[in-house]
Formats: sequence, structure tokens, C-alpha cells
Amino acid sequence: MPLKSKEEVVQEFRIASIQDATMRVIARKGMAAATMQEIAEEAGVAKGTIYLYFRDREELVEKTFQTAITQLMNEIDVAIEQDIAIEPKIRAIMKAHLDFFGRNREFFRLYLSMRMPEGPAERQHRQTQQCQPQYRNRVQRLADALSRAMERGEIRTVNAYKLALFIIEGSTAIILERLAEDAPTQDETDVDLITGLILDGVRERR
Amino acid sequence: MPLKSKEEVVQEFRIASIQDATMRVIARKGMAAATMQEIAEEAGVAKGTIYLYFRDREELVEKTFQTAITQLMNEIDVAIEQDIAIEPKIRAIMKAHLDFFGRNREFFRLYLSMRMPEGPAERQHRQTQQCQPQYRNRVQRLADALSRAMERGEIRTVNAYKLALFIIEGSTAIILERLAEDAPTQDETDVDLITGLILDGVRERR
DNA sequence: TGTTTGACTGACCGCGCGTTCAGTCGGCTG
DNA sequence: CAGCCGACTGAACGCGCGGTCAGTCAAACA
Repeated sequence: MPLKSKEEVVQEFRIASIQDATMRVIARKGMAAATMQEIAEEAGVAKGTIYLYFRDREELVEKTFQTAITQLMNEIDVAIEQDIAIEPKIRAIMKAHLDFFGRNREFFRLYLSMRMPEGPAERQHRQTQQCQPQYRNRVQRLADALSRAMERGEIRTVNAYKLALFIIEGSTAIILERLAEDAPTQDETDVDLITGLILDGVRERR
Repeated sequence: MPLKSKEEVVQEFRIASIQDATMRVIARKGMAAATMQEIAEEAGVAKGTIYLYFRDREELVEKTFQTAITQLMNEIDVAIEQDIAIEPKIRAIMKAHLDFFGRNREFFRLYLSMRMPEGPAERQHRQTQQCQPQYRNRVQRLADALSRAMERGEIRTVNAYKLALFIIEGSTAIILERLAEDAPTQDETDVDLITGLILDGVRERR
């Protein structure tokens, strides 16, 4: 039965609004300072209601993170799977990142928090187990695409994983800067800058 | 009177060991999860003792951050002020970063935490006021060096600030990766990789 | 219409934090 | 050597958190 019952629709709506609220509050206060009380108020429900849909705070944050990152991964996949030259591919990947984080400013901070887990060693470990694969996956996919370009002789041979790290974090910094700007730069300008840097560097050639 | 009295020496030693302990605990548990109790135990003093040297937790963390970042800035200044071509300059700056974070692994996490402040808006603002200048300063100095190289025609003209951001965050990612490795890569390898990327990109030229 | 149900609420609990301060004690002073 | 000083301690406090659950009430049911 593919049709959703009224109850299912209501449930999904609740879950989505609580997750949205979670993102906004974490974006505002930071991971550790985001309280269940404030998330509940933001979502327009009572604190207890959240516990009807999520076992505890940890599960709420994990599920919220998963929902959002899955969406990002899907968008990047589209860009990465296209069988095109490395230059338009890098452009497409950078554009996907800029678009996504532009549309989901709130998510960005949750994303950074998850990459730098807190608390007792055991919890850090669990959070890393859950988040690191998503991140490494993203880096690894780019690294694979770069490796293939190296084999094809499009780009010179270097450590593909470190190159991917460099590209992703470098552009993350530019995204961060862009998000802080009042009048964000045009997408294309930053995409051009990043792509140009990666491919040709900055040395003047005479 | 340049000579330090016995009391001053003891005081400075206490302050230094408490700050060292603070760095280690934050490195282990993260900014928000680092408790005064654990910092005190790590430093081998009672919790109350910390309050003889620091007004509150906030001041402790701020002062600890300042002490460490000042040292980093000094080491980078040496590299940046040298009047040499842009290539050896970038090499020297990258090397200074790698050296510093290699010697002060603990500091790295405190550094990242300070860049992404938590809590109520007002506290975030204060932390940003206190930390952002240090960071922007570092980026700006690199941007200035790059601007000068652009004027001299050594490198092509792009947005110097964004280029500096890209370089610093990209290499930060590589440092992070290196710190996680069991057998860290040789310094020179990463410095070569980063410098090569920035100057010449990765496109194969035939 | 009287009854049942269960989604939702929010006062409450226990815990662990940052912070305080009365008390301790080794060493200096007169 | 008695008396004092002040660096140091750690039990105790208040607060605010995550999590609980007895109570509420609108909608579904009979």
C-alpha cells in the first residue's frame, strides 16, 4: 500500500519540523549549547513531544544529521558520476557544494560539529563512526574521480586523497566566508576561482 | 628590576601548568565537555586553586588560547617577513604551520573550537571578537604577502583574501589528517604537495 | 451522547556542572 | 618558638540540563 495514512503524514510532518528546528537551534547556539527546551520551542511543541519521536537527544541529532547529509551526498553524486572531463566535473562538484550550503545554511554548523565530536572518549568514538564515514566517503569519491583523471593523464599524479582533502576544505573555507557576507558573491565567481586554482595554480607564466 | 622573585617564578609555573592541562583536556574531550574538575586533576591541583589564577572558566580558556596563538603568530611572522620570492615564502609559512601543530597537537582542537563559538549570542560575539581578529590577522598577513607577489607579477591576480583562506584551510585539513596518522608523513612531502598545488595546480601540461 | 483512546503537555526529578569559601598547614617573621 | 600569613584544598551550593510521567482533552467510537 503506497498511500500514506493520515497518521503517517502527520508523523512525518512532526519529525520533519522537529529536525528543522534542531538544525536552526544548533546553527544559532552551537552543538553543545542547543537545549531540548529551545528546540521544542523552535518547533512549537512541548519538550516531551520530542521524546515521542526520538529516543533521546543523541538520536535526534544523529537522525537530523543523517537526513541532511544524505541529501547533500545525492546532489554531489549527480555531479561526480557524470562521465565528463575533470574540469567541468570539479566545477559541477564545487557548484553542488555552494548551492547546497547556500540553501541549507543551518546545516553547515551541525556538519562542522559532527566532524569534531565532544564528550567522553566512547561517545566521541560513536559519533566519529557515524559521521566520519559520510565525510571520508565524500572525500574518497572526489579522490577516486581525481585518480581516474590522473590515469587518463588529465592531471599530474599526486596523492589523490590529500588533494581531495585540500580541495574540499579549501572550498569549505570559502563557503564559510560567503555565508558570513551580507551580499554573497555570485556563485560563478567562487566556482571559477576554486577551479582555476586547483587546475592551474597561481604562478604567472610568461 | 628584571630579576624574577621566587614568588613570581612559582606563580608563572602554576599558570603555565594549568594552561597546559587545559589544552590537553580540551584536546581530549572537546571545548564544551572539558570540566574544571578534570582540568584541575590533569594539572595536579585542586579545583579551587585554578580560581586563584583565573577569574572563571571563560578567562582560563581565553588566556590559554591567547598564550598559544601568540606563539604561533610569532613563528609565522618570521616566515612571512622575510623578503624573498613567493615560492620559498609559501614553503616557509606551510612549514611553520606544520611544525607548530606537530609540536602542539593539543592546541589544534582548542584552536578549532575557538573559531566556532558556542552558547548564547552574546558570548559567541565576545569569543568571536577575541578569536576572529587573530585568525583574520593570520589570513590577512598571508593575503598581503600574496598581494605583493601579484603586484610584482610573480603570480596572477585573483582575490587575495579568498586565496589566502583557501591555502590556510586546505593545509589545515592536511595537518588534521597528518595528526590522525600513526606514522606521520615527512614534513617536506606535505609542504611540497601544498606549495606545488598553489603555484602550479594539477593540470597536466604537454 | 457517554466512553475510550492516545497524542500531547509541562511540572518535576536527579545529576553534574561552575563557582564559592571556611578550613588547613607549611614556612616565614619578629 | 609562638604567631601569623596566604597558598591551597575540597565539601557544599545553586543552577540548568536531559529525561520522565501523571494528567489533559479533542477526536474517534459505540
